[in-house]
Amino acid sequence: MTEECNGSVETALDILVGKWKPIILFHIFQHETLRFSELQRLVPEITKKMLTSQLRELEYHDIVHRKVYAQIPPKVEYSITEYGKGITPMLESLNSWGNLHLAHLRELYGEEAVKNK
Amino acid sequence: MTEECNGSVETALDILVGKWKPIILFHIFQHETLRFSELQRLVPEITKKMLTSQLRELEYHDIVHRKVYAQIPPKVEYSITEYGKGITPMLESLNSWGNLHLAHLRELYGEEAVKNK
DNA sequence: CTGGATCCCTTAAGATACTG
DNA sequence: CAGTATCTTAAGGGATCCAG
Repeated sequence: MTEECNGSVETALDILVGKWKPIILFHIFQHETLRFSELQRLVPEITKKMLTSQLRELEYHDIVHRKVYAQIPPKVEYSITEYGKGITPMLESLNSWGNLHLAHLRELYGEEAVKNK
Repeated sequence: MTEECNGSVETALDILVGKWKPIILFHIFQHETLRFSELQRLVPEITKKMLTSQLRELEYHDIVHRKVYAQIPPKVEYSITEYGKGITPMLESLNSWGNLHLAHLRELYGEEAVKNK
């Protein structure tokens, strides 16, 4: 049971780790569909390389759909798959606990300590 | 809102990343309280260094309590704090989605591809 | 027994330049 | 426009030895 339980938790974590995945998902969720360049504008600090690799991983996991328009100049749109929409409860769960925890950390260590962690 | 939402998701991820945290938490949850050496036995592949550092992070986040017995030889027990017990719903959420996702991956790529991922 | 300190290696991530 | 390819840097993690 140890294995099963942790395997699955780690599977879930897998699609969320990678420094940029949460924020990428957030934007795609919010806009329904986004082009590569639009994502770049929304997350300016990310490099093309990272953006590409993170999107590819999300695509592999069937969370994100990649639609390529065969045209010049190229156009590629990313969207959340039907299956991918199923992660919402998990994200909500992480989000709400995260908020609680930020408050808790502030209580424990003060405003400053939390900011520059 | 982008910032708030992702900040909190990443805060939540923070306490779970680190290759060993989920499995460590799992064991402590299961046993209520565990000594350092017991954890080592339960997770044989982990080094002392990693076990120590992961436990310290969990302690910092007030998820795990560290109780030191002032005696020779030393004895230290780790347990989940009251506050720490509040992560259960989040872990459940990750766990159940993780299980779903493992099944989904098997559907997409077959048994083998999933095993040695 | 429960760690700390050190060294080393591997992997994740950033910078930059180039291409169909 | 949407990427690849290559190189460099930073961080995570492992091995080993030492200590109260």
